[in-house]
Amino acid sequence: MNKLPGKTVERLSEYRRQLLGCLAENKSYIYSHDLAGLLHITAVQVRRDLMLIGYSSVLRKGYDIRELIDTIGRIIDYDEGLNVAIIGIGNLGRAVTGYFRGKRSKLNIIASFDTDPQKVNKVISGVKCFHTQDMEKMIREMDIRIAILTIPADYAKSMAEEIVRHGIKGILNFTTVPLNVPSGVYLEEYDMITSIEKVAYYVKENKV
Amino acid sequence: MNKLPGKTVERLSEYRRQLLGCLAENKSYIYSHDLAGLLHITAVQVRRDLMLIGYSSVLRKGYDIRELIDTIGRIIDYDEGLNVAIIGIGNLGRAVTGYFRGKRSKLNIIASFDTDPQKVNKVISGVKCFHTQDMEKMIREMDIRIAILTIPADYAKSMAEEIVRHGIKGILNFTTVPLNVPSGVYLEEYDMITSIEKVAYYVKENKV
DNA sequence: GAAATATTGTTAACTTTATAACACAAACTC
DNA sequence: GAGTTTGTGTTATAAAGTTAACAATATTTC
Repeated sequence: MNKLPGKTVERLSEYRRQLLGCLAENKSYIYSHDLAGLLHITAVQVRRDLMLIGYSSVLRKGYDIRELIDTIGRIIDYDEGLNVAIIGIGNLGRAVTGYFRGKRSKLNIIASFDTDPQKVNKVISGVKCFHTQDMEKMIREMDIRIAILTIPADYAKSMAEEIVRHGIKGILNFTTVPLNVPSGVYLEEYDMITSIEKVAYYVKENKV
Repeated sequence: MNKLPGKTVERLSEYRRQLLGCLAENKSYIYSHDLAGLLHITAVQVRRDLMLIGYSSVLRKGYDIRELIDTIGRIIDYDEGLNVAIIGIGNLGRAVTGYFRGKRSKLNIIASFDTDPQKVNKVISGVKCFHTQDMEKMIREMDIRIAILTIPADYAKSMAEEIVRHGIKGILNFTTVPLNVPSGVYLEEYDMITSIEKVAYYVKENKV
C-alpha cells in the first residue's frame, strides 16, 4: 500500500471511532453520506478515502461496519500493537492517558516518566510512572516505540534528542517548542496556544 | 485585509511566540531564514507569509523584531482583547490554563465552568470556577466570546448548542465528538487520539 | 565606484487536498 | 422487464498550500 495522505489517515482514525459507536448501537451497515454526517464532512470525501484504502462495499447496502473497522485497522494499526509512553505526567499527561483509557486500540500506553519524586513509582491514571533516569532501560525493556511529550518547554529539545537515541520512532509533541528529529523518526506537533489564537483570529474577522 | 489562509494564521501565532523569545535574548533584527529555522520551515514560507500581511523589512538587515511582533498583533489580535472560558476544568482544562498563564496575549482566560461541587466557586489554576448552571449569566456579564471545551464526550453536543445560544462566537473543541455550529461561529477541533494513531501509522509505514 | 554578495518581495510552478461530475450496478416501481 | 431511483467507485476539476525561480536592492569588497 502506497503511503496515504496525512489527512486521510486522520479521517480513517475518526471513521473507525465513529463506526465503533455505530456497532454499539447494533447497526451493521452504513451509507457513505451517513458516515460523512457523523464527521461533518461530505460523502464524496468518505468514498474517496475508502477508495484509497481499496475498500468496496456491497452495492446499495452501504458499508459493512464490522468489515470496514477491520479494514481500517489493517491499514493504520501495527499488527502486534505498539507501546507508548507519556513523558511528563502532569495535567496534560494525565489528560491524554485518560482520553485513551477504555478506547479500544492497538496502542498501549504502558509507562510514564517524570522527575517528581511524588510521582515516581506510583500508578497515575492507570499507568506506572518511572523516573526519567531509568528511561533508557525502560524504553528498551518494554519495547516502547512512541513517546508523547507533555513536559515543560525548557526540557523539550534535549528530551527529544535523548528519547530518539533510546530508539523512539514516533513523537507526539505537545510542548510549544518546535522540534526536529532525524529521518526515520516521525514527528507530529500540536500547539494549543496556536489553536486558540487561530480561533480568536476568525472570531475577529467575522465581526469585521 | 482579506482573510488569510488558515495555515498562515497558525504560523503567524508561532512566529510571534518565537519572536518574543528573541526579544528576551535582546535581539533586534532577524533574517527570514533564521526565523524559519526556529519553526523548522523554509525561509520562503516566512517571506510569503509576511508578504500576505503586508510587512516589509529594512532591506538586508532582516526584520525589525519589535515592529514585526506589533504587526502580527494588529493582524491576529482583537484590539480590546477577547475573553475566553474553559468549559470543564478537569486535567485537560487545567493543562490548557497552565499553558496559557504567563504567555503575553490579548486572550484572557477569565473563567471556568464545571458541575463538580468540589470545584465550583474555587480558584483553579488561577481561574475562578463557576457552576455550569450560571453559565448564561456569566458569559453575558463577563462578555466571554470564546470557549474551550474540555468536558466528557457525552456532554459535548448539548453543551456546544447551549453556549452558542449564550453568544459564544468561537469554540476550540478538545472532545472526541465532532460538533457542528451555525455560521457566524468559528469551530476548531482537535482530537488527540487521532494524532496518536497518525503517529503510529507513520511509524508503521517506515518499518515496512 | 564597479563587482560581488546577501537578502528581500513577488510571480510562477508544483504538490497536496477537496469537490464536482458522471458512469455503473443493484434494487425498486409499475 | 423497461424505466427510475439510489448509492457507489473513479476520473476530472478546483482550491489551498508549498516550493522554486528570479528580479531588485542595500551592503560589502576590492
